[in-house]
Amino acid sequence: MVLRIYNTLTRRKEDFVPLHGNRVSMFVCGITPQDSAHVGHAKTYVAFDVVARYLRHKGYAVFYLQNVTDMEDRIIEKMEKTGRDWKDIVSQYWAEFQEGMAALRCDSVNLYARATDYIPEIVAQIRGLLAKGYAYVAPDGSVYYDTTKYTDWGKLSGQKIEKLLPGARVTPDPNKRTPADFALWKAQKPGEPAWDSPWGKGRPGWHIEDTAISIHHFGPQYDLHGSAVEHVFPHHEAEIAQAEAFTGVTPFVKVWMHTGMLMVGGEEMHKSLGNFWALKDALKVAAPEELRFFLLNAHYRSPIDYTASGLDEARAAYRRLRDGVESLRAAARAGKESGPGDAGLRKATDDANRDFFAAMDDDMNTREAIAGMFALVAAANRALDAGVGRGAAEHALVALGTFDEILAFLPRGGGETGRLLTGLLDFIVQLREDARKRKDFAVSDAIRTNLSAIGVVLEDTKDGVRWKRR
RNA sequence: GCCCGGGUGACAGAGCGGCUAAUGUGACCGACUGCAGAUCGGUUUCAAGGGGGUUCGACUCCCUCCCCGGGCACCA
Repeated sequence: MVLRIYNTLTRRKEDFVPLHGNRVSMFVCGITPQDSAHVGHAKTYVAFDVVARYLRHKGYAVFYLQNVTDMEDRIIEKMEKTGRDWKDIVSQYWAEFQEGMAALRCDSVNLYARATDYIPEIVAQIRGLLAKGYAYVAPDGSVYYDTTKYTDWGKLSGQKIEKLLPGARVTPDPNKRTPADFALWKAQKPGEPAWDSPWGKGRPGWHIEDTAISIHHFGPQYDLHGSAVEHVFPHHEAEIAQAEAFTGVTPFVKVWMHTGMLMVGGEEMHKSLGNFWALKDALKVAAPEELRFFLLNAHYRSPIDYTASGLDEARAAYRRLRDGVESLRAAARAGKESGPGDAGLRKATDDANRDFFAAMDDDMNTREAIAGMFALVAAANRALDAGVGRGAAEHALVALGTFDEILAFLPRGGGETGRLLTGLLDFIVQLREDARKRKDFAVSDAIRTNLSAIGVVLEDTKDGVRWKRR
């Protein structure tokens, strides 16, 4: 099956063909560690974690590169506000971000590249742009990109320079020749961290680090660039302008992927609106797997509204999947040779294998892929009611395990609860069963109530008792 | 004003030029059950923003209007 991906550059779904054999170079805009990571970051990075995982599943050798903007205006603002050193600020919020990513099982990035580790590359790129006449040095020692020299400006976003002016909400910087020009190098102001350059002390502009880092690692052209849709203009236009002017190679990036925004209660999440959700706080409300499921239960290009009721609904849906998997695991452990439900379960497993991957091949449609998982779980529940053998149960579990290598939100078997715990619970459950047989419901209900209090739920089924974590 | 997205059941949210328009949640009824939960079966009446057009046939393609979200030369 051919993977098709929606390319912002062409506004179409296209067959995905890497530039070099089966190697895929993938770059995603990273964070500026100047404040707590939020749920919007989580949405973007979960989406691209799945993209990387799926490309690897398809057999591609993916190098996933993400930048870290560790020097930028807001970090300086934070310094001035708190009196802390910028490196302190960065290391605090970077650690917090890493914690959140680990909780969400976003572990597919090969290299996190920090802007300040690439000052020589950045300077070299600016020199190149100056030499080719695409940039100019302003009186204060800043360097600006000259957008009037670059004829393809606007090809990603469809913007026309002339039409942007009426809506501009910022007063253009007087150092610029044209309002559309953007800073490649910002001259140092008193008290600001700075690096040496041929134009005096200063620091990189926001857009240049991405192209310096990606060209350094990937060369003048690479396969995939991902980010949230808010960055299409001007950030990605600026990247294209810098890279294509600097290298002369077009297109800089073959496929541009953009994720939809995370909304809160129907509006943009913003500190000033009082609806800001830090990732660490969201993870207190929802389990990481539930949040990951919630974020993947919509197409990556669609916006998602983050609300309490939406999260509750996702939690209920997620538990249906999770419980289905646990039921299959129990059936596989029980070890019956075969059962009347086997044929139905095997058929459903094959269907799910087909549907899941067809959905993923269609522009990474995780929502549709998850629908395939639900279909399998529903069939598994029916089959389990009829009785299922170990082989058919394991067949289904292998499929679900493969799906989860990509989506990564199901509980992992074995290790998580541990064999000791499983044995202990099986033993307690047996004690309760003995009490129930004696019709000693006081004891059996007490066991169930007490287990429930520590987060273990017992369910009596036709084939015996099942326990699961709440 | 300009550039992108989008408008589908009670709610969330997919696909598709023709099939009963997925899937999940919620609600209700039933089965199972010592009780509870989970699960299964059923129900939730004509679910496509308005208007044109193309077509044998449009939710799907085109135009237009309305509404919502994002971006528009700092920054997320």
